[in-house]
Amino acid sequence: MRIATWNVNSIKAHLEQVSQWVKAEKPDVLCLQEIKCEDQAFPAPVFEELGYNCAVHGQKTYNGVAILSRFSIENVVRGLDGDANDDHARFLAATIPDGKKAVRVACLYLPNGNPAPGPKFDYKLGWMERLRVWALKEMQNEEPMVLAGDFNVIPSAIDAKNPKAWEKDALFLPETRAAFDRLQYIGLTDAFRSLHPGAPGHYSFWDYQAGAWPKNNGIRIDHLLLSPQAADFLQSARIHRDQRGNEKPSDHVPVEITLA
DNA sequence: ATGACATATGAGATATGA
Repeated sequence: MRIATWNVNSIKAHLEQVSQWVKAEKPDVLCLQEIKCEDQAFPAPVFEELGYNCAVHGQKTYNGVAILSRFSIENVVRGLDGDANDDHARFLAATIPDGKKAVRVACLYLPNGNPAPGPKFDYKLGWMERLRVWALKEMQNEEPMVLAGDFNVIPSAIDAKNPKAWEKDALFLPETRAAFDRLQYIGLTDAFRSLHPGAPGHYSFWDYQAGAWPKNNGIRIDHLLLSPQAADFLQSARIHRDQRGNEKPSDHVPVEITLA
């Protein structure tokens, strides 16, 4: 099963690029973040035409996540438990059976958290702990599980071209990285990093500003974290950096893994 | 230092992003 994640920075604004990529790459599952539209405005027919089922947890203007799948989408969960006041559409989970195995897939758009310190940073850290609690509970099933999405976390210095520039940023602060570590300590594996240990220069986001892309001034913040049962199937991980060079691109590119 | 750039809303300027 090939599973990809992509923060598309508005599905309406980048529908042509996303649909072209799906047509070319044909992932089995694609997790989308920042669709920035409500459920009924999601262009599901475009993807259904390409052979996909769609589950959408949308929101007007901000956030919004969706899962596309060539297989059926079952046991859908919309939103993350643990905070009744949280009305951001940032979390969507579903079980995807491919005929041989079933993979629990969580599509997530973790809060940015800037400026830090402040209420937005507190929200980010709280959200990360809620995600840890959710994932820990799911781990008890001892089944393949993938947490895929825009984590808004730079795990280590090698995941940024200029780590110094991010030292006071919510994406790279010690508290953020510690929360990401705690999430991994329940037994999750960073798919890309596990296959490319110590390799610098692999990024999934480049800012639109200040010529970040031509300077390759990027960061790796889009991740797929695997339960042990999913990690056992891990064959490859790939960042589709070429997508950032398209005309009018998203500022993120797809990250894809193969489980076989 | 602030803004640079991009998107949505809504029709100008502001909020958000990372």
